[in-house]
Amino acid sequence: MKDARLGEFEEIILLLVGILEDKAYTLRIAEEFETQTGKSVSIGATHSTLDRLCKKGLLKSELSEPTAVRGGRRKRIFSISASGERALLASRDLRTSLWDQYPAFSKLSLNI
Amino acid sequence: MKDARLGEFEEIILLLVGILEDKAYTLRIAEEFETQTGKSVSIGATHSTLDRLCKKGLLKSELSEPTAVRGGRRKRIFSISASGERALLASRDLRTSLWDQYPAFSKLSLNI
DNA sequence: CATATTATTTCTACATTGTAGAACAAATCT
DNA sequence: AGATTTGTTCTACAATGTAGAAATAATATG
Repeated sequence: MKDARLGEFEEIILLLVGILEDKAYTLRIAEEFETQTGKSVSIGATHSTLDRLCKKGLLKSELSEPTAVRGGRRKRIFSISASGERALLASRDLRTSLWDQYPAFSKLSLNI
Repeated sequence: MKDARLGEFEEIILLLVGILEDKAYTLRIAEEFETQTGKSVSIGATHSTLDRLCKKGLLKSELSEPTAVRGGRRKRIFSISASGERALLASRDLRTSLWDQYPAFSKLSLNI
């Protein structure tokens, strides 16, 4: 499997899935995106990204059992696959490495 | 000026410019990208991204004086603008915040 | 000083990601 | 059964990511 690129929005969505755990379904993820970033996003944008992430093998999904809440279709719950976690780690490593080398940032990072 | 989105590749290129300082010109940036990420990239890809970053106002550029080296056209040296630095900081803040909330990562981050 | 050579930029074109909204489906309540 | 609610999936288009060739400008050397 080739090392597919991981876009900016894709990465954030991936992280959001990891954070939401068993609550990670499309609608909730879109909501969480808005609260965490302060920017709005459509369901469609969220869905197609989630979908691509699955096709790349970075995410897996399964349908949940119906809940006790009023109505509603069954949720599709997403979770991070092993290779998704690897991609996230690789991205973090690259970024922290670059930040450390950027003078304007490395100064601020000395507060340990 | 609207808050233009900052793609993944764009962000890395921006950081590379900050790291290379007065050596930040297209060819050198492309080289540095390869050594830092281990992935190859074309000049064209690097150039058009640099160009977009300028148009978004995140980067500025100026032609350098000719050097004492054999031949070659004058270099266009890039540098990060104030709003570029702000964009980078905002991106870093969002990421570190999300990483801290992602259980698989926050465990690993306790080694202070 | 004309020309070969080299370093670097710029142009053109296409693939992949980012983005939105409407249509559709399946639960539960009355 | 029909209305209502929660959620998913489809279709289409804009922005970002990517490559390679062509153009340009500087120096060295015969």
